[in-house]
Amino acid sequence: MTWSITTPIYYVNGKPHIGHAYTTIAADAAARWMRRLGHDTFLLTGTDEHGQKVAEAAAARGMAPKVHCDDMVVGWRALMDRLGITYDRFLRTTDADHIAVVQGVLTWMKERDLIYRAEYTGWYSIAAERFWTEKDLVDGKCPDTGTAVVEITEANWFFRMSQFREPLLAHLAAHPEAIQPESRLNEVLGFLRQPLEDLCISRPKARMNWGIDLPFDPDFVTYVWFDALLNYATGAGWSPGKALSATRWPATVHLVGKDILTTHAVYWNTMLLALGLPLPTTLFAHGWWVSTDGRKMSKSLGNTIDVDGLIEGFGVDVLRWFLLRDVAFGADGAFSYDNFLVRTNADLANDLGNLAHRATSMTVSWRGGAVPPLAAPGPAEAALAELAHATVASVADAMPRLAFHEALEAIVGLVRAGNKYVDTRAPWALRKSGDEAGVDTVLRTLLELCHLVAALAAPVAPGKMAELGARLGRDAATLDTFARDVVHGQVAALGGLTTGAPIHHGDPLFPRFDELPAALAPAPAKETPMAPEAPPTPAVPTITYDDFAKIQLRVGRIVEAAPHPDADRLLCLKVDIGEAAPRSIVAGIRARFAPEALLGRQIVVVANLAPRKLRGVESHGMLLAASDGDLLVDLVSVDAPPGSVVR
RNA sequence: GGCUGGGUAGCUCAGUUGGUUAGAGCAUGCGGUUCAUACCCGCAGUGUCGGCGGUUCGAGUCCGCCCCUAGCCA
Repeated sequence: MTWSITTPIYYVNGKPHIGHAYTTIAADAAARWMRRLGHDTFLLTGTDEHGQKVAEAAAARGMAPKVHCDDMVVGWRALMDRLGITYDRFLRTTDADHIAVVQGVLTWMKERDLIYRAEYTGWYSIAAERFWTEKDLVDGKCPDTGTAVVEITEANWFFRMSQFREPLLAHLAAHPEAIQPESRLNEVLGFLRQPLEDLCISRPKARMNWGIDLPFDPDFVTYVWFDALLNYATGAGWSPGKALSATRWPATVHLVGKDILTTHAVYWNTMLLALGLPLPTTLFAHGWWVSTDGRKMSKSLGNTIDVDGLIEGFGVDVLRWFLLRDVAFGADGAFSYDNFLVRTNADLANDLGNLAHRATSMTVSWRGGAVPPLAAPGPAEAALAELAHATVASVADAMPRLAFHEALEAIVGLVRAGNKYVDTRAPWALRKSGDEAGVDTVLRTLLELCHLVAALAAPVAPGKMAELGARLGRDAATLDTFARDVVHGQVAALGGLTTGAPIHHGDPLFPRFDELPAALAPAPAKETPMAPEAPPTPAVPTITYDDFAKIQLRVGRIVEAAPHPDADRLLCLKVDIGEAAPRSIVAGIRARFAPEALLGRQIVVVANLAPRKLRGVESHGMLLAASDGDLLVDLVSVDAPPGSVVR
């Protein structure tokens, strides 16, 4: 039976970021672990290539969509290579076999009345090229563009998703492990408390034609989600009518980010129920990396994580280790470069790397680089062997559950015990006292410990652990074999090496970083020392009275305040500044003020600021506010009638 | 607004079915050691366990209310 794990297919138009790297690295580490234990393992990843945005991007470059995708996919494959991903298939939704599966499924479903054609009426924004519901509209206009919408009636094809709500609930009740972590299962169950609607699975070609044709209606292409989700079936080698035993379906683990939980847990699972296919064993939704200040990462804040910079500066193994070690897999993690530095220095340079270094160093200088015999094991060796055995069990338990942090913590615990063991046994003292058998015993035990660590940690840090194995005279394949045997209890945890085999000493496996590599140092920090004589605060150019007079400031009273529908940081205000109707002003002050706290406040408004749209809502002016650095302290308040001019 | 999960040491977090002096790693201070990457090992701490109230012989743990926070839904 196949143990298979999937990542989402990545939107080919997008730019790879830490989230993609995280999901894929996790899937790869799990796959490497299962593969070396001898399971028939399958790791599936790929790219999602249909849809409007791709068509637009291609058009903007004057390319056919497929040509554009062929170009974009190169970057995705390159990322997988940089991250050391051992995927078994990289699937593109433009692959011929996938298109055949999607069309086969559509035909199969249509023949069984699982999909049907229907007309519906909605508000269509020509500018935004999409439908809105009545509720979405702002003042009867498109919330994205502010342009007029037209009520049109359109036909589309629908999947009878609604009738699979009960079967899905029944399945989840019987298999609560089907969605993990448990909190995500609760979310899905909450979602399913409400009635489930049918799912629109087509787009009229008149609006959007870059997609898979509906085989029975030439006017439509397949909706991208319906297309994309079926990649898991294609990747498993399934197609309508094919015997399951001839495929790799069902998937053992679908690994996804928490943002696409519902799509998978509800859309995809009901699609599978409709197809009469078994559901994946586990849908695992992991968390995000957020910046330590709690803000979401975004390019505009400049607090994104530079994946390539981390690889260049620290090496991919260190990146993989950190991502899987620092937070419980499933939870969100707070990312900072400083924490990255501290954590990897502690685990890898100080503890693991140093242990290996001192072990090989002593072996080379005192024993001519040959593995010494376990001459006279005593209680200290027995205790360490016992801990090593327990560590194997912990790692073997954690890895298939994707509890990477547990596995790595157990490994670090073993490494620490190894460092403590060296100090306790003090082989340099044994050597001085002439206890050569004691020295042999300590060195052999240490080398065995390093060997075991290399075997256990290789799925997470494959490059570095292979190198460690090589220094201990074991190639990657031998290390894999040892890992399998030790997990299956066929060899002692500290019994993997051969007496007399050659040991190599080299540069520290994980160099210690006292500061961030140049590739990652924040740009401003590099500039500052270059200009020591510059004034401490940047000079603010002076302006003339005429410059100031261009700005019209007026007193306003806030008469309405509500959260922006599409932005967490914005409030939508109506401000009376003495005009016929209150001004609509959007302000980024939600973090500091609750809407109700603002009602009635008398503030100062820049009245002649050019109107601008903020996240879809037009703003006619701005408020004056006092801030300390990034922190908004208060709004400028004035006790004067609305409309009064401030100067 | 509804639902769910969090709020424990300076930081990141663990704390089983309520049971002695609440733990780990990192950071800090002191000591030891020299095989080793200024590394490792040992010792030392510090906590109104978000707040208030309740159940109990006993509450970080159970119950109620409230505050803060993250997420899902509307």
